[in-house]
Amino acid sequence: MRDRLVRAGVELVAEGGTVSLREIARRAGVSHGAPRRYFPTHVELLSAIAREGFASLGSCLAAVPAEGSPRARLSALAHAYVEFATANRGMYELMFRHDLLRSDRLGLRETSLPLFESLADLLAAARPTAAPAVAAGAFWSNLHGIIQLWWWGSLPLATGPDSLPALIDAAVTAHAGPS
Amino acid sequence: MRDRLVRAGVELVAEGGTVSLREIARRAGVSHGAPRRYFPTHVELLSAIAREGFASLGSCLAAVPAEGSPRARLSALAHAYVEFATANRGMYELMFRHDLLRSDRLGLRETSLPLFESLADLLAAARPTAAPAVAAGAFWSNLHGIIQLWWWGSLPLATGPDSLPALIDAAVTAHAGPS
DNA sequence: CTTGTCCGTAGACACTGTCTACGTCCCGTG
DNA sequence: CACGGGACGTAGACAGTGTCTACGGACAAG
Repeated sequence: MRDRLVRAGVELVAEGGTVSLREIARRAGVSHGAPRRYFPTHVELLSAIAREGFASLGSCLAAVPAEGSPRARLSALAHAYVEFATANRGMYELMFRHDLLRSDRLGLRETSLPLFESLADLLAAARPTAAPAVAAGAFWSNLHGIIQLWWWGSLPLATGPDSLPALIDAAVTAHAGPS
Repeated sequence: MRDRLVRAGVELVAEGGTVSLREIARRAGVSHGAPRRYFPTHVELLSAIAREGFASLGSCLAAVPAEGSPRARLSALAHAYVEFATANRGMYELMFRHDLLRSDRLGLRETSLPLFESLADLLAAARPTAAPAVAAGAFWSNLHGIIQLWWWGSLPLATGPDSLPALIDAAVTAHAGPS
């Protein structure tokens, strides 16, 4: 039943529909009060849905081949990250809506933090720095910001409608050095 | 009356309260149907409120002294930008909630795009590049992403609770070169 | 004085998340 | 086998939301 609700939610998110508690319940074919038995609040159900998203993102990034120079691997990771976001827009937007989620129900320690550390290692290998964690945070933030502002609409307006890859490359070059 | 509603909304946003249509109307001391006469929908009222935020951000950035090297000016701008965001968190969050706003009612052409172009000029002066607009977009995205992920909570967890200035400096160094 | 237009009020509607009372089924115990 | 109890899903209520519509009252023009 938990799974049924989460799956219905993931479907709704993927379709871009409303992810209200009642809509999820309808999709799952149960009454509007049923989810409460398993998720005491809407936030907890949404968090469980977003958790699927983080797991999915993690496997997407894990599927990137670990070949080539650190710089090349960083570039491939960055493009894979943005590709996941654009291919799963609703889910990505949900995943970072901290006002709708409980961060302690997302399982970040299991999925995100390991990725973050490998990112820091890769960055340190590409361009030695005093604080690899800070460098990794800044790099990740750059990708995240590009995605958000791109969707927001002002970035394509200012840099051209087809400049998303160029923006990613600019971020990679800025943080990992020229190719 | 328009102004009264917008001011009430700005107050509510600043206080972190709910910015529902009816709450704004209550704050303004009118009935819940009154705003409809001036803002046909909730989105339009929120857009007018966010417009104030963009104007405020614009004057904050315009107040940054135009002295020193391009690199130094970029750093000062970046810190001022993040300072505005942290000092006006509710407003900043609203300003980039594209699902709650109508971007054509925000007056971006008057406030943001000029700033964006001066950013591009500064960046081109600090570090020659083939596409200044792309570089400016990537840099702005970096600041935006740092703010969002910082608030989201995983960034301070990964890089330390006091590393916000270090993250900004890392972004500036990445995009504008070492000092 | 009458007419008409603006403007704010107030109620309705559908929807939301949360809470609670109520059946219904199933499983372990006497 | 009968029975009590707990787990589970339903259904209704409540306060809140955004939107829509009918209404009343002020105020200026003819």
